[in-house]
Amino acid sequence: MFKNAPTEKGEQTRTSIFECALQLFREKGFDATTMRDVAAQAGVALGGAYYYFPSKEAIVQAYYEVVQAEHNRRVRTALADHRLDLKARIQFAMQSKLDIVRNDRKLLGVVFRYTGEPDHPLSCLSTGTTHIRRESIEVFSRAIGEEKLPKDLRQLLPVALWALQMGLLILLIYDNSPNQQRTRRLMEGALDLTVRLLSLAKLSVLKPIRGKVINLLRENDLLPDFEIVASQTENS
Amino acid sequence: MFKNAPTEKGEQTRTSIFECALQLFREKGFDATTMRDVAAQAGVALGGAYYYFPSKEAIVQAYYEVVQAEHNRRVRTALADHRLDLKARIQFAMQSKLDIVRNDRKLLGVVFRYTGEPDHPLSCLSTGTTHIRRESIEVFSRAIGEEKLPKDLRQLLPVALWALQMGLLILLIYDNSPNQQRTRRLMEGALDLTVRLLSLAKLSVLKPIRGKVINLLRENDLLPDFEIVASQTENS
DNA sequence: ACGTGATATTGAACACGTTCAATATTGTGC
DNA sequence: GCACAATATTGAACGTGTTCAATATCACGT
Repeated sequence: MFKNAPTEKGEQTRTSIFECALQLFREKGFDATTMRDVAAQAGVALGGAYYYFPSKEAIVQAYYEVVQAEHNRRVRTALADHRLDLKARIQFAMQSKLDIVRNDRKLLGVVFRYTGEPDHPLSCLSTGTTHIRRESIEVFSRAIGEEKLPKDLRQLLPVALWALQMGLLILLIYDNSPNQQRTRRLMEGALDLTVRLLSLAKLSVLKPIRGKVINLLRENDLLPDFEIVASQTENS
Repeated sequence: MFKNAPTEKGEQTRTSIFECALQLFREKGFDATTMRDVAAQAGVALGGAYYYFPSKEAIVQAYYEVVQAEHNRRVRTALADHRLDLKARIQFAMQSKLDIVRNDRKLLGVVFRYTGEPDHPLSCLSTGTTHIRRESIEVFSRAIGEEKLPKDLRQLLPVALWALQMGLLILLIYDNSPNQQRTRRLMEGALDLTVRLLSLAKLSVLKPIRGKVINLLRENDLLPDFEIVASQTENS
């Protein structure tokens, strides 16, 4: 992300630009905030912002990476408690993500802006963002953990939960209910359904259908090709 | 869409701008095409384009409305054949949509650009595009037609198919396989699964789960509040 | 044919994201 | 302390989407 060897002062400037930008994005919205605003607020010249961030959207991308790192951290911490059952673990994973971004609905939408443009480096589905996507899916893999599941479901479930999460994020952006309760309730209901359907899907009668789903997704690169390892919680 | 009383010559200008824009978008992509390019190609001054289209993206919106109208037309025509079974009808509805937009992947992505921004008039989920969304869902309602289904499923299925269609459109944009076979195959597989799961879902054991799904969606305005009427095929 | 209001068209001007050559500041080996 | 490269910062300039006041053209009643 950085150039070769960033100076400490450089880091400070970068941080200042980053935080001023986020503050303005949250206050006025992404489009209503100009790069000149950001630079002025951070006390640098216009060009200075572009020394640290290749584009205005790149600031949002950096924001989302911070979010993802925080999400990892919270879920790892929570999973240290080994008494939680599957539903509780998944629910914590989903809930904590929503908590983290709750006050950033004004800028979160930008994350989805280039979804339909494969060549754009910031498309949330393109190769330019694979590392974030992998991290994001791995969080759910860890939440599932050692839960006893057929192999195909073990592969399917994290991606399904990631997709559900993306949907919930969009819903959250549209949700004007106080404290975004609506999205939270939908999440709880959706997860409740998920675990119910999971019990159903585990039945061996449905194995061929599961196989069909997996094949279909794999043929279309909709299953991640990177290793999914439910790595142990690391020491902090 | 138009002002008060458009002249015939005005209509011609509008059409010229529209078609030149689409041609350029298809050739060079949406972002690489400037409004000056479009105006020049259409033989009008820069401001002229803005007399007919409020923004660059509005041209894509107009394009999508044309697509939707053509989709309506094709499905209505096909449904005149009353020998098709449910799967064939749904498959035609889905397939024809993909056919229509097949060569427009370079500009289709713009339709999704403001998905995460509720206040943007062109967000494909906002109130500014409700009329297109309704038309789009109604196509599937018509395809389902008089098929014997529990009431809740009858309400659910068109929206689910609409959502599937949106997903397939995104996949299509990313699909570089010759003739976009990959997306077509995924569509066939997905619809095959859909009708299988539909048979499952019809079982009365699952009625409470269906109820939960409906409630969840309705509480979140994820079911259309407009009337869904599987209107008869009109005479042409 | 003429006048008048509606429709259509123009192109200069503006604000914005982005680029880049020029300059300043800092770190490092001596 | 000094030279010199690496890092940091500046601000003017460019291309772009969009706006708007000015002007041209058209439709139509009289």
